[in-house]
Amino acid sequence: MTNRTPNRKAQIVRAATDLFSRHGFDRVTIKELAQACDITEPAVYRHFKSKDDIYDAVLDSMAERMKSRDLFDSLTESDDVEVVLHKMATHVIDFFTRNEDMHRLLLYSALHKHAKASKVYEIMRGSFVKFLHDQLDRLYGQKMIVKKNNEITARCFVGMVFECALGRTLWKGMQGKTYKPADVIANNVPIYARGLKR
Amino acid sequence: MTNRTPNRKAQIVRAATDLFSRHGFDRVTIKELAQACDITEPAVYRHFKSKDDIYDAVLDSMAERMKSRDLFDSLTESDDVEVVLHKMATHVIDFFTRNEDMHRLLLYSALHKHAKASKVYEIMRGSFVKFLHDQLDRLYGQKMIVKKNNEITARCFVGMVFECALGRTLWKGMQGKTYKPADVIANNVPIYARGLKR
DNA sequence: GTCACCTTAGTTAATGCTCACTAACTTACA
DNA sequence: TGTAAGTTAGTGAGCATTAACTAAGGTGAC
Repeated sequence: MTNRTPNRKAQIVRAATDLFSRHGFDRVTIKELAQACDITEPAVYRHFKSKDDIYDAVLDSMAERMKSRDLFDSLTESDDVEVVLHKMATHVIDFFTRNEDMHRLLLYSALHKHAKASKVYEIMRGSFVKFLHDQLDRLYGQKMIVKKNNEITARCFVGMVFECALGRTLWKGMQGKTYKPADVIANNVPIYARGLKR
Repeated sequence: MTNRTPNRKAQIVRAATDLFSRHGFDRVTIKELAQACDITEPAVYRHFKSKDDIYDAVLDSMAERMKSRDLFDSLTESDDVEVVLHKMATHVIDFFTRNEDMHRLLLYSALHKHAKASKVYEIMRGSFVKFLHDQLDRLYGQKMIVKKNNEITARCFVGMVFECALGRTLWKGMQGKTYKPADVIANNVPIYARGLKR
């Protein structure tokens, strides 16, 4: 027997996350996954009863990864909508730059209508939308922004930021010139903020 | 032999487009595809030399579908940026509501880094971005909008609209309340337009 | 301490299914 | 009568999963 690794199960989930996000569930074989962990195929089945089971574990682990980075620490409650939008956009893009795989897994799971896709969506986007929605409600209460449907506004803004993050991963190299995220934010957040300010 | 259909090749491409967009290339078998066309598997190979070949043809056919609907007929050149944005958003969402499959195929092809993904991206998004970019340049020339990087602005706005369209297909049922596209547009376009107007 | 024994995590080898693709044959029609 | 477009019946590769076996290490009796 080769070396017995302390947390093999977690190692498999990490390797599967990487492989599934890069090639998609269907194009990753148990053999590849096992090799990435320096074990043989059947050893994988000591820890998971099926390939689908591994997918489940991968999607579950995303919840942990989101939770552990206490999301909204950096998102201070400012009275300036531009500051709120700017912090949120920076935070989201920064997060996805360092966790490209999560965005891809979200798309894969949604396209395949995986049973956990809704949960993943909720974890990854719902929390941002809810946060911004609350902030907009607060700012409206303080008469800082105009009257709008704040849920729609929040969804659209978060959608735009997610799209922008995708530009750096999924659409990379397809869009002609590549702009720095900071420049994109500096260009667009003021437009949106100006449109919202009272 | 069963009935000899006049344009079997086109029929296969249509059926493949439908199946690939709904389940993804890897989860569609030639058998399913053949059945959808009321023929047997080997008959498919009279028209295409491989499954990959069919994928190629599907992606190529998207270009045709975009071209044939002369994209920008409805997009009149207004002097009001709000009108321009409104028409574009309506047009895009309307288009994807009726051609959900194309949006899914774009995502699949990009995720799988298909050789034709860039082309598909260019056809589907690039043309919108370019149009809006030109319009923004024109409006800036007419001193109707403030100074911005119009390419970034165009990309972001199109991204937001595409995201919104995805909400009605990919994220359907994951977002809690479902809003009518018209309501989303009515809420958001004025924000963006107000932020841009001089 | 050490020895029997159980559990856990690994191995090699095989199994059986699915699926893309092919061979060989057939028929409609220009 | 040749060709294009079908058919039925394979074939072989790939892949998830299992069978059978093995070794490492912890535990409790002595």
